[in-house]
Order: sequence, then C-alpha cells, then structure tokens
Amino acid sequence: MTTRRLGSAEAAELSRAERDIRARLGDRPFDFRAMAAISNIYRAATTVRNHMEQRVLGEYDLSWSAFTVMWVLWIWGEQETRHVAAETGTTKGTLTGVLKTLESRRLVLRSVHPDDGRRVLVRLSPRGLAIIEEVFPRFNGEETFAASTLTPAEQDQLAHLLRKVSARIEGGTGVAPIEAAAGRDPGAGGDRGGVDTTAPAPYVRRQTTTRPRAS
Amino acid sequence: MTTRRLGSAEAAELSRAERDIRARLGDRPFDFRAMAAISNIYRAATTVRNHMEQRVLGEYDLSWSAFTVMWVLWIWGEQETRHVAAETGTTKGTLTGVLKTLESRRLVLRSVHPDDGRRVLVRLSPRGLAIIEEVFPRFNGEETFAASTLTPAEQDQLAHLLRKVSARIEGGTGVAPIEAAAGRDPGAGGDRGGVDTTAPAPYVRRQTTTRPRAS
DNA sequence: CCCCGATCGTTCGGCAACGAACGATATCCC
DNA sequence: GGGATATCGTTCGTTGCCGAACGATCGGGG
Repeated sequence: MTTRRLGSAEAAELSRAERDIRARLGDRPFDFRAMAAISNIYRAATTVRNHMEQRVLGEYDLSWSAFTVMWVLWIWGEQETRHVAAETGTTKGTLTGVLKTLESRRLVLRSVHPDDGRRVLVRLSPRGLAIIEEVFPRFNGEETFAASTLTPAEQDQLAHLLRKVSARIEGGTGVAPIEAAAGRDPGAGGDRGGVDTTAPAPYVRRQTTTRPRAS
Repeated sequence: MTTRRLGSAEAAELSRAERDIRARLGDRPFDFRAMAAISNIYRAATTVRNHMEQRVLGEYDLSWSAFTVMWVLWIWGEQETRHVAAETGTTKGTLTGVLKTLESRRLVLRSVHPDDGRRVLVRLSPRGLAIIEEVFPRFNGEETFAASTLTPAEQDQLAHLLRKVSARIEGGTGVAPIEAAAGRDPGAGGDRGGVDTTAPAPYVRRQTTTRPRAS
C-alpha cells in the first residue's frame, strides 16, 4: 500500500486541530495516519476518565486510583501490596499513599503477612465492599453509555485493535527492530503469585508525568 | 496462544485479568463488551504515554505536559495562555506551573498583551523551537512503531472508532443528564454520530471546567 | 470619574504519582 | 550459625494537576 493523499472521507472527519496540523506540517514526511490513531487513544482516554470521575467517582469522593485499588481487591480478593501496585499500574510509593487514604476512610484493611514480615496484605473492609458493589454497576453503566455509538461488532473491534497496540508497546522495545513482539512473554522471572504479569487490570493508571531525567 | 475454544472468538484474546473478571462477575448483568472496549482505551493510553515519556521525552527532560504545550505553540504560534490551557486541556493553574518551568529553561517566552494588561502571550523561544523540531519527529516515529501491528486500514478504523467514543462523551449528556455546568461550549451539532468539530489538540488531557464535587 | 462586575493569570492547599533512598525482614551460601 | 545479598513497604523530594481564592486589569454605567 502506498502512502496516499488524504482522502475526502477522512478529511471530513478530522477535527479542526487535525486539519491545522496538516496545514502546518503537511509538507513534512510525518506519519499522519499513525498520529491520528495513537493520539486519539490518549484523547479518548482522558475524556473517559474525566467523565467517570465527574459522573460516578466524584459522588463517592473516590479518586481514580482509589477506585482501581478497590476494584482490584474486589475481583481478586486479599492481595499483597506489591501485586496491587503491579495490577493498578502504580509504583509502590504511590500505592502506600493511596492505601493510607483508603485505610483512613476505613475502606480497606492492612495486615502483615503471616509468613513474611516484609509483606503486607490488604483487603476490602465490609464498608469498602459495600461501596464498590454500589459504584461499579454505575461505572459500568457509563461505559455502556460511552460505547453506545458503536455497534457491538465495533466495540469488539475497538477492543481488539487496542489490545494489539498495547501488546506491541508492552512487548516491544521501541523503534529499535524487534521481532515477534506481540506474542512474546516478557514476564519471565517475575514472581507475581498468581497474578498475570503481562496484562494489568483494565483500569490501570500510570498516567501522570514522570520525568525520567536526562542530563 | 491462538487457540479458540472459549466459546467466542474474543475469549481467546482476553487477558488473564479479563478472564478473571468474568469468572468473578460473569453471573451479574454487566456490559462486558463495553467494559472491554472502554477499559482497553485507558490501558492503551497509559502504555503509550509511558512509552513516549521513557523513549523520547525523557531524553530531553520534558514532561508530557511540557511537550504538549510546546507542541501547541509550535503548531499555532504565539498564543494567549488561556488558549494554550484550553488547547492542552489543563487548568490555568497547572499551566502557570508548566510555563514557569519551561520559561526557566528558556524554552518559551512570556510577554504581556499589548492591548490588555491582564493577558499574557507565550511563544516558543528559538531554543524551544529547535527542541520541538527535534523531538516531534522522534515522537511521531514512536507513534508509527506503536501502530505498526495494525494495517493502515486498521489504523484509520481505530482513529474512527475512538473519535466516536470521544464525541459521544464530550457532546453527550451521560446516563444521568446534567445541564448548566456551562463554562465550555461543546460545539453545536449535539449528538451526530461521530464527527467532532471542536476537538482540542491531539495530545491533550481533557478537562471540564466545573466539577460537581460530592457534598 | 469612580464604582461594579467580569475576565485573566497567579498563588495556594491537597492529592496523585514517580524515582531514589532507607530500614526491616528473609534467604542464600560458606 | 552468620554475614552478604535480595526483597518488600515506607519515606522523602519533586512535579503534575485540580479547584478555589486572590490581586490586577478591563469595560460599562451612573
């Protein structure tokens, strides 16, 4: 397939911003097709997250991260904190703070691992369980709403395409040539005690800026 | 890994997390199809952003927000800060901090609006211009990489589906209708299936003006 | 002129998030 | 056994990000 000029059908769908970008950069050899696909992922994600925070989570005074932590504990039950951190996509340090907040509100309970004094187990309190059982159905209702302009087949297609993008990045090493990235298992050696290493929970958050520091 | 024997074509593709969820919640009337579609948006976005920060932005000591600000100034030229805030999807308060950082590194320049002492104009410095012209091609190269497991037609399809989701949420009213809130004008048009004319810049963190806090 | 409301950018408090450093605990190996 | 090493969660410093409060500035009306 040759790189073709912008078709009118696609042009009609472009946002003003996307048209401006082509007006500004159109003469340079950028990959506008990939740019549209990838950047719209980010845009949709922030839109969805803001929607959820405003419509559902705000009412219960839950942050996104607090919700994801409770959700993980709901699905998988009592967990070691390191598993929760991996599953929610946060660092250990962040999780400590989130758990402190949740514990102060008596939504989760911490306890020391009986066989290993270094580890800490965390689980939902009865109160936390009641909250998540009330919140999640509403959350899922908003997911239905968000996807409601897509047909069922399109929803499946969207999930399918997104999984391929995630797998590409998670498995690959970047622009540097790699092979068979999609099917690889990069999780060898990681002991996560019954939790999948390669695929985090759906509502993972590792979004705010890190500053990997150059210099 | 490619075995299909779980009842549906999609089942073979589910991550372990997604299978566990169905094992835990499968007897409840949730919309698992929408859940897969929407939650994978968030997961892919997190993956993409982390990838970009580590692979490209980190080398230049740029945060994601700093990059988006510079990118907006690159495409649209000198802007009033309120426009930059709207375009990058941050609040005024956040932008102040980001601009302060960028200005301290001499990547952007601030100046008072000649006709209105309240407003502030911001533009790229020559140094900032050099940086973004060096960074963006690499950024776009990583977008190409991220999308490289998709065919061109699939990339277009992905962008198309995501635009429909974003438009639904940005223009729609949600499950529990809210009006007023005002602040931003989500374009006329209302609920037409998918074409979005008032979208912000691609790499935005979308933010709505008024957030009805609980209690 | 001068007040009044509106607008704009900054400041501030609070939470989230990261990486690095740290102390405590467990395990390995001689 | 006992010291070196590894692992785990917490603490610490910095940045991002938000909403609210604030001071400065502009415009209109009396």
